[in-house]
Amino acid sequence: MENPVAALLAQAPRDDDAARFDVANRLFLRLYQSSNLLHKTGTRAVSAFGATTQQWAVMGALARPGSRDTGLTVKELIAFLMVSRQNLTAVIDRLVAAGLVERLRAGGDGRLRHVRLTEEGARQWGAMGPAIRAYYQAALAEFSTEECVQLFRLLDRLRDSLNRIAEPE
Amino acid sequence: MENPVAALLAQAPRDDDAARFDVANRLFLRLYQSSNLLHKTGTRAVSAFGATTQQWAVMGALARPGSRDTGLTVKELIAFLMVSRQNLTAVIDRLVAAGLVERLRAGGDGRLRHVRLTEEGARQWGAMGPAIRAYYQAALAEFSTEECVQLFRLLDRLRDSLNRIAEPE
DNA sequence: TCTGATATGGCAATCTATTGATGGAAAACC
DNA sequence: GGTTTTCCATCAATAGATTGCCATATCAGA
Repeated sequence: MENPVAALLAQAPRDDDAARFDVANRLFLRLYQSSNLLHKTGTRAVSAFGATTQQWAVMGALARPGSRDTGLTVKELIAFLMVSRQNLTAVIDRLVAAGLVERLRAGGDGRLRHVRLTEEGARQWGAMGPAIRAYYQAALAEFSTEECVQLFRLLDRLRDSLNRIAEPE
Repeated sequence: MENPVAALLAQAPRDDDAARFDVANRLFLRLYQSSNLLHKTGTRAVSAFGATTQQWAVMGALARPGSRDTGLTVKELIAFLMVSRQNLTAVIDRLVAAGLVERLRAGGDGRLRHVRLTEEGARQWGAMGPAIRAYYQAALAEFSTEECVQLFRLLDRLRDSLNRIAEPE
């Protein structure tokens, strides 16, 4: 290295790469840890209802105003939750077995199956509300609303980015 | 409601609660989606080595300068990855079966088992490096280094918060 | 009508993750 | 020495998640 200026110019991007790698490493470890803790603590929060975080997610999707009456197709649920069909089928099976959800072959396209909350499912979803609210409050107690929005936006972009990588199927 | 000012004062915090609940809902859904996509795309990225994201995480922990020689105890690995002992045991078993990791009962406290990379494990970890770098680069291509740090810090706090909820064991 | 694409279900294999219970070995404490 | 605690392993059960493959019903277009 005879030219110190050239060395600096060459080193600057390398340092940035090293820094980015280090940050990425930590970032994905935190994502891994947070996700595991989410399932652990979240499932505990609704364990009194015999539910899990995944079932909670499915029921939450089906309970939304636009989905309450007609339900959602399996394909729509897959797009919403971003899980595999085989996985979702098993979750739905358990919810059906518990009487919280029903499969309907409604109208138009005969290939589609609509998944909808049952009466019992809607009742239980309502009963789970306070537990879910309390969980959110405890989990985000140290975050301002603005910070929550910030984290949401960053995770939203990360999800899109990862989804783009996954897309080829 | 006879006093419009009182109505406003009463409504403001309720609106904030509703907003926070909505943001929390979206936030945790993104966390759930991102985590699933992380495992899906990450495992694909190192599938040529027959590895998974979890095995990658364990090997990464063991490959760090401070751990390379003496390894880490199971307890230390549990604290680092924040998973259950029973789960970690199974992951380590698979790594041992693949010859990438070894269990040692070294020195001092006879109860402790040190988990360490084997020669083959260190070799493979080195070989996985470029694939991991490429994965990080693709996953975070649209994030500035500053944004990566921001996301890391928020996830770090979220992890701590969730861990505090989980702590009672 | 034939053909292909789509939506779902079923089955199998593998891995991850939790909880719960049991047990052994070693350390620490009284 | 005896009791308690800690660290680790193991077995079992349940749930979540992926991949891959096959089957069926339906739709859409040539």
